[in-house]
Amino acid sequence: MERAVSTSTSSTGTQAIDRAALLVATVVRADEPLSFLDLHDECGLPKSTTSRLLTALERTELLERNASGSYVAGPLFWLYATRHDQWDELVRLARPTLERVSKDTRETVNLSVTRGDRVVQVAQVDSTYMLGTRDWTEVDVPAHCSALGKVLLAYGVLDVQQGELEQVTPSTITDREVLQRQLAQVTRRGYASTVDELEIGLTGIGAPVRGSGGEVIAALGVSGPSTRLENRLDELGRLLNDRAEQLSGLLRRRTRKEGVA
Amino acid sequence: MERAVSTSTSSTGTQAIDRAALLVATVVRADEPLSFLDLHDECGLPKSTTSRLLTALERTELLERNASGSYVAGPLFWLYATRHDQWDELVRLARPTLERVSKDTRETVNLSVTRGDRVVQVAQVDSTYMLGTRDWTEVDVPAHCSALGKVLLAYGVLDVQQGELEQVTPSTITDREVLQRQLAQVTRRGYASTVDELEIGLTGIGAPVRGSGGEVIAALGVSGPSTRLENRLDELGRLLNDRAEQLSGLLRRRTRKEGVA
DNA sequence: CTACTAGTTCCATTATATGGAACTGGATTC
DNA sequence: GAATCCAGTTCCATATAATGGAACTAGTAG
Repeated sequence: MERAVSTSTSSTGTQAIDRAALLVATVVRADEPLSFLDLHDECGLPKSTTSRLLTALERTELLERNASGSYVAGPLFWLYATRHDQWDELVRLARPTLERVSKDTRETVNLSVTRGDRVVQVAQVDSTYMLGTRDWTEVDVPAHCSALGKVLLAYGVLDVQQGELEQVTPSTITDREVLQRQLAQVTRRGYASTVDELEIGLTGIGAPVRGSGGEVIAALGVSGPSTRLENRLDELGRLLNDRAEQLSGLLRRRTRKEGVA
Repeated sequence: MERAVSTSTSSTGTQAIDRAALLVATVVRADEPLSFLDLHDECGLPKSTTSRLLTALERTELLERNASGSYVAGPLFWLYATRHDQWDELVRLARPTLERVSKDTRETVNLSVTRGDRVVQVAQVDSTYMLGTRDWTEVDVPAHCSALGKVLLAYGVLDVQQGELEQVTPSTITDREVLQRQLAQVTRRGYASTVDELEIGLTGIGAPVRGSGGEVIAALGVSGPSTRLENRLDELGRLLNDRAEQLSGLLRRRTRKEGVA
């Protein structure tokens, strides 16, 4: 009986596992409870097989059924999640994106999040190299004059600090009014920039990365000499926004089923 | 050919999946890279089978190999982790423990963590009922007079607040010196208590819960009328420490292999 | 060069997964 | 309260797909 084709780069002796893994991946990626039928449709396996596999996956704690009988990721996934810092995982998932941006722009790329009321860089591609361990470079750069900081401020992940805004260079914005107007613009355009505001000759551009619920959780950006970047702000801003959007898509719970609109 | 016995409550038509799941579970639970041979030994499957299954699991993103070729949890696990809040997962994993303590003691049981410099309750079993959603009861109780707060202070998860220590009841400790000595005792005994310090007639007892690296991440405790609890402090302290220890074990990366000491 | 150790590939064998069809059990309708 | 439908499970004959011993390969040490 000639089956359509083997799925992907066919392998031998693992049909059952490939199918089971397909079910697990579907559930995890969907990130919303999927009913038996959802899975049956989505994965295109015969009912009996689907049933058998799901039962086995539930027994082995890879999947679990919620109160209404739909399937969700099982205890093994929880266990993993509690043991691993979610920023760590963000970094792992973001890595390809960072490298892509690095390749696109040839500039220093980084990803920042807030920790308390500080902006910390959690990953960086610098020519080639990437900060790895938990001991992150806690760059203590004032948020109001860095591009990534502005992104986080603009989307309300961080609040503008109390008191005086430090005048780091002659270009630094110290007027709260002006800053607020600029932040509003950031949300409109979808990217932030700083030219010479943090350091003379240094330009940075950043865009927001959104998490599961659509809330901004991080900022993706590039920085480099103003000479190379200052007249490409918009181009790079769009690029970053694009890439950040893609990354967000990866993090976002797939809102509905993918089949029908 | 009579095989020893079927594993567990044998099921039909899923040998391959059961075995594959066993491999995945072993890797995830170990939470340290396991080599091919580790898995071969640990799971007791023939080499060829192990190899075949591992290859399939890697292909399907359930597992992944690190630089040195050892197996670790794959992209699907990362994805799950970034999408889910680790406190959420802590609550899920802790639920059975909480319920057990509830059954043991018949008192209100809760689990607290720090968020910023506040102590927040993330789960509670109260007679029967459990807070579920993300909108946690942010009990804003001063740390220095609650048992869970003391645990978090004692283990340095939280710092004793600046300024005056509020005198909530006549029994509240307001002398930093005295508090420090008591906190030292907490780490020695493995549990903390407050009798009438937060509210007259209210006693609480708490013990530390440790995370992946062995660091304290939460506190597990019970509270109830002093009349019922004040002369069982040590007994309950031990009980809680015990249960908290068990929960910690669940969260802790299994430090070495389990086989040989 | 020889002897290991770690892991992959082969391939004959058959145990094992498969899937169509029959079945169950709970809603929903008439 | 029977009849109908839908979601999901169980059955079972079939042959496909997983199995595992042994041969093989690659890398390392002695």
